[in-house]
Amino acid sequence: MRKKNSTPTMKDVALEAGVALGTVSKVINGLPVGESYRIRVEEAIDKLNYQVNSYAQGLKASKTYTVALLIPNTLNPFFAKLTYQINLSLIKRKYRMMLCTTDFDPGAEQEYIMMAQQNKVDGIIGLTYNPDLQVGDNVPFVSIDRSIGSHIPCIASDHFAGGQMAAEKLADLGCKNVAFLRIGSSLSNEPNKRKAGFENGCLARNLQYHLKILQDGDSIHEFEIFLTEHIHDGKLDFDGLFCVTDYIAYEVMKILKKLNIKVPDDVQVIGFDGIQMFGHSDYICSTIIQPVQDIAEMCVRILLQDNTAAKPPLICLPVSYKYGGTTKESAERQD
Amino acid sequence: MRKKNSTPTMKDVALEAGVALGTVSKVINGLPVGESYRIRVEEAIDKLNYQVNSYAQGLKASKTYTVALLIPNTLNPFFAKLTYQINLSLIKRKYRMMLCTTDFDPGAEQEYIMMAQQNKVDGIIGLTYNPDLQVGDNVPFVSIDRSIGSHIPCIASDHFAGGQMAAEKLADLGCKNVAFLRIGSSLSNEPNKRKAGFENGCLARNLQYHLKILQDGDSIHEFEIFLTEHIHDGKLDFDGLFCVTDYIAYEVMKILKKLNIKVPDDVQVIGFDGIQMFGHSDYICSTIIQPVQDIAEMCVRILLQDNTAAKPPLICLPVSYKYGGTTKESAERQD
DNA sequence: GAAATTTCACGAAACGTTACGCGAAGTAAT
DNA sequence: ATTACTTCGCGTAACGTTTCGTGAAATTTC
Repeated sequence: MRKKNSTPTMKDVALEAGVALGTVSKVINGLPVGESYRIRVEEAIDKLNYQVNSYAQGLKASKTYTVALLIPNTLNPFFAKLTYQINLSLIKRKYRMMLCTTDFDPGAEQEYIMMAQQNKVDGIIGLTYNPDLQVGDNVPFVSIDRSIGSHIPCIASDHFAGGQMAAEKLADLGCKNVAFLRIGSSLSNEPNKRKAGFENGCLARNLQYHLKILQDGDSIHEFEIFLTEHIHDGKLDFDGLFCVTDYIAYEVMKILKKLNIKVPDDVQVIGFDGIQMFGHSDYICSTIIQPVQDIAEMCVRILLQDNTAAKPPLICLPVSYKYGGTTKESAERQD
Repeated sequence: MRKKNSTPTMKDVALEAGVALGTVSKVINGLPVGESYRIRVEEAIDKLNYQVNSYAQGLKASKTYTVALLIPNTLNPFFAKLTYQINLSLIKRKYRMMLCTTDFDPGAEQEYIMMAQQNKVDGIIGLTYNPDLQVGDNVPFVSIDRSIGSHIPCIASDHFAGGQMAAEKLADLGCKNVAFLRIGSSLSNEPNKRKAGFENGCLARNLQYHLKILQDGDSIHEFEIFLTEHIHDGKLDFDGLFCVTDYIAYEVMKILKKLNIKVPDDVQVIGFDGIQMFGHSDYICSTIIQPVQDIAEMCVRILLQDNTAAKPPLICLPVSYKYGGTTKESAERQD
């Protein structure tokens, strides 16, 4: 019989079953215990509808089975997918996720890290943009797409290879004069390597290329100006465009439509990320797909692995190309 | 001087500052304490870089400042936006969010609820589909889009009004013969009221209408068959379509394109939800927008409000219409 | 100036769990 | 039959907080 009408504790269970506290604990944690005791305890648990208090557990074990995810938002489909996959990978390991959306705000990123450390999460996964981010070493941290100090592992797609792959694809598809459209970033991170990869690919394939990189504060409209400047006699100078993200590709294709330039007939377009409509329907454009599921799984694995093991400073995961209607594949190659 | 090299506790701070444990606690919680003590304690906290252990706090207070969100996934843009907004509303109140993606699996939904209750979260917000969901009364619960028992508040858009609004809009836009395209659901929930609202609106405006409702297991392809059956002499019988979601509208428009039927010239299309590309760019179609931010805020407010206050069983929030390129608004009405 | 009153830091108890040393019961060996 | 050994449940201590009763010091009152 319980004294209070609050939630039952192990003590109540022990009383109900007529056993000691420690015995109840053992039953709950699957430790060896006499069969008759086990049954009595299990019956008492059922009867009282007992549930362990994980905060008491956390206090004892200083382990919380919670990981914080720092990410700008969940509105951008790429971030949404990453969030989803990381959550799945954590759940698979019986971990919980604390979602922290930062809206690209460096201050918010720092605050969340402080908060996460304070809340004694077992680890933090962060896709962050704060160049001066201070990360303590009391909580394991894994960074996505950006290296932060030598002791913090960074997981990313092979952005360089992706850029190169885009250039080679455009070359394969018969392009002679291409352009790379990108929004600039003063931050040094892995996705920035797409540019170098693309240039490398263009040089290797003797592909003539232009770069158009928007500066901080420039609007998408700058692309329209750039493209308009490269139209002569109603014809675009370029026969291929590599857009740094599928989002940029989407915006650029709106501009091209306005300028009456046909995709893929007049110009072929390749994006980056592998965004799908509604998360599972069509691709926005032909694109370099990031292995989001692999990235998520790798983040979680590295984060939770035995932390005596050496953690690699940078892990690049292979990207792949996917036809999405904005390139001129011959029918048999559209996989 | 700290004995261990582990994280410092209040005891360490008390020792360092030369005060009692309770005094440190008071300083941390902003309770009145002598000025000289406060300063000594604060200095000690800084020196040791002390951070409170929220699990010990949670154990004492049986309050965790954590809310669990049950939602199918974060890939669907509507769910993604809801997740994002709920997270923001929680953060505003210094609450943390535990994201639980259920993938529409009734079993997973139930498991997460058990887990959430076990983890002693302060509340649960759930967008669920399990008709037999068992929700205990030890943890406050707010349901989105579906009524679950009388003691559980339900927050939803005014789906009925939305359906009606769609019918009226189509009538205003000059439609005479319209159709409602929907994926069926055996579950009784608020979004299902879109149909009744639409029918109501059609009757009120003397609008002839057809219903095409896919059954569980039917593929989207059924819509193609339906639409094809209603084409005579290359012309669609309908001049307006109301699709139950923007996603369906998107799929239907692909079919219409295939069937060489022009939107909005041959047929006007209205969707539901207010999905935007990349979370902030264009709308997919003309649509009835759900007030996601208001829904999120209301969920959090109702969930966390003083639970002695009576909680309303159902709160419907107003929807709005937005032009999205798939209807024939006259220029001055495109707001 | 002594007694009554207020102030406020002190420190122990409690929250619900896990870990560990102890001792009682049962088994095996001589 | 007695001793030695094993087994296993018992119950206490500890995790890091918050709360609250206690008593010493400071202040006020007559």
